[in-house]
Amino acid sequence: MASRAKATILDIAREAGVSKSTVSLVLQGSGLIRPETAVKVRKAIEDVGYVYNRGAANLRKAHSNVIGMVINDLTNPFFAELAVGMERVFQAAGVVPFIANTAENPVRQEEVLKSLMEQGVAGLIVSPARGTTPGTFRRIETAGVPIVFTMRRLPDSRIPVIAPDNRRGAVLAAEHLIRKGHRRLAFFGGSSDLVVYQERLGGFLEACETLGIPASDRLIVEGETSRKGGMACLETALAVPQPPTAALCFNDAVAFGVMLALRKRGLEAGADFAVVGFDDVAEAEHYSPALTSVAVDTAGLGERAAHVMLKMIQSRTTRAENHIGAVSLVVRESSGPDRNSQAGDAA
Amino acid sequence: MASRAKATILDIAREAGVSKSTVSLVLQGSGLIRPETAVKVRKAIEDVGYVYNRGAANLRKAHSNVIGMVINDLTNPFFAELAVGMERVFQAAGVVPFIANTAENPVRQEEVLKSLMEQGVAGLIVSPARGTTPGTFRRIETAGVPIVFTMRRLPDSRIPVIAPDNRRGAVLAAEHLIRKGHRRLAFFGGSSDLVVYQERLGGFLEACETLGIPASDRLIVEGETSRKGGMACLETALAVPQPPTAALCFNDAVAFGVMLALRKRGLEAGADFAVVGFDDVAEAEHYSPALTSVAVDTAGLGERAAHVMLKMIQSRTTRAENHIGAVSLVVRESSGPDRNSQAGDAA
DNA sequence: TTGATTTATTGGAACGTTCCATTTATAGCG
DNA sequence: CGCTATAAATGGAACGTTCCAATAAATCAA
Repeated sequence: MASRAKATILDIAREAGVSKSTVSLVLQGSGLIRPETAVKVRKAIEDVGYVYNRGAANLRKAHSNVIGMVINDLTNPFFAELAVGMERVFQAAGVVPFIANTAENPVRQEEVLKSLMEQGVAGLIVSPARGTTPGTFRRIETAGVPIVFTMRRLPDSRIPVIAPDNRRGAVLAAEHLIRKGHRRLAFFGGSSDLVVYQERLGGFLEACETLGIPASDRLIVEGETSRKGGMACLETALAVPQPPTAALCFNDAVAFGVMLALRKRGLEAGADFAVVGFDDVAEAEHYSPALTSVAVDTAGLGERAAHVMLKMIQSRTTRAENHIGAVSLVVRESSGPDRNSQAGDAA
Repeated sequence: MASRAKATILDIAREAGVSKSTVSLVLQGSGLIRPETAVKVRKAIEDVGYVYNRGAANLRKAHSNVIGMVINDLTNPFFAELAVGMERVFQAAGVVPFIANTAENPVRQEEVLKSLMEQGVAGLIVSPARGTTPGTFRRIETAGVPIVFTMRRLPDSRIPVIAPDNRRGAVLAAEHLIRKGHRRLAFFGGSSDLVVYQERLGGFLEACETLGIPASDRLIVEGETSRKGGMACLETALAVPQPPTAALCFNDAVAFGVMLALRKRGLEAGADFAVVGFDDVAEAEHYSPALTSVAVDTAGLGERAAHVMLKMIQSRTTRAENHIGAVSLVVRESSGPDRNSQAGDAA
């Protein structure tokens, strides 16, 4: 069934009665060839079932149109939303992004990057896995392939980053909770080896500081950034002597976990314990009660990252400005006032 | 900054004082070279920051190790789970799968497939977009590139399919609802241009037939296969004169939508209206109430698809057997007995 | 010692494309 | 008609690898 010996540009040339150079020009849409010739060639291409060999082409022009997107957790819907934003931009530019998952595993990440580089990608958009070693991207940089980080950054790297204003988002969220009358606050999920974590936690602490929540009334529980992690955080928090009445969660997945754990205990998020998430994934507004969350304009960040990448490729540079996206707090049902306080500004 | 003129095998040869052939052999891990030579070469590779050019290599050996995974909806967590299963297998085989999203758009799908083919993929795992034209995969087949379909199939295609036993799953689910005492049943979501839909609906109707639910007591509401679609389905269903008391949903996303719409109306899934989903995504057990769903062993199907693909590549064939995965019904809280009936077998 | 065998290494052709420098055909002009 | 200018098409070298056939070096048998 499968036709033997895949057709090349030469087969087409023979079929169409022209030279291989002519076929090449047609393939590139050059205006130099006579329209009738082009038609003849295109017909031949169709007839022989020709598949363009980009590897061979790249040998000469070193200018592939594939962009690799390396993400640390495909199962987090957040990244799907990010990818959708990027794809919108890339599609318009005639570029196909290939997505590869590292599953938060630095070893896998090395393999994936190696493979992508071998394919001759034009650029890389990366959300680095936890525990990525500093040297990982050095070779790629020196090879002159543009990289942009999204969402996560590496401690001391010069690689441009597209990310939301994590600190500001956390400040907004914490202020909101405090204004609702909460006086014992928790920060749930994440771990300190992530720069993002430090930023979000930093914003949380800053707001506590500013609005006079003493350190003794703050509870920080590290944990997996997943539903499961969130459930565990809540259990831990409710076990302490003076448990918090509200929590800012590292991301929405953690927040969902907290809400589920609350429900399991017969408590309701919002009424009995205030929960705020981070990222504002699509599910947030559909959950019940709907989740208050820090909206980071995920798809917008994706678009931005794609644009920056395109620009870098075009100007063949490996440098670009960082971009910190604006954030906003979307207040929904999960963050009600502290029931034991009369200070809630929502009445 | 970026080092000029990327290093080739010849640069390494010069650096190490051997021939390019020797370098090539080292790269391929041939046992023919003296260990000390190999060490010397590997050091040179490290020193010059060499990146293997797979395109050039494929020119000779036409044997790439990349596999394309083309999926129709990256935002459906189901596909992430499927991908995770595949990755497990591919990782062990030293293969890197590249994922590309078609967003249910046949035109985008053509672009994505073209790009993947040009990269010289060794095989393609595809969940075809809705409205895929029959000819789409013909060229790829004749090019001798193995394809397997997952989850979805095309009406008259010879391409092997890895999918769950949709009909059986729907039968199990419908029987469950009928045994719970429900007598007016609905099937929510999906549309008839999908083979999967026909199978799932077919199973539903078969069970109704067998257990004596007359056609007049069955309600079929087509709709988007998303949360939004599910919410719409419920609204439609509750508006008819004799509304159903239970629904089998095309997939879990639809089921979640139905549950959210119920809650908005002050009704509770399980107690007031029975809901059964399909796919049993991870969220199903975390929702509240937990969703009864047809478990299809998503990751297992992914693994199976990856294995079949590997086998096809190895035996250079473009044919393989279909594989229909076993399914089971996972009963949780969302499918309580009909409250107006005393026939429920659970009480 | 000589020839045969084994072990390591190597040069060169080939893979399918692009692109430059040419060639060939067509048109324009005096 | 010859000359140049323009348009269209072409041959060949180059890209970075693999692999075959060939060589060189080391070992062995007689």
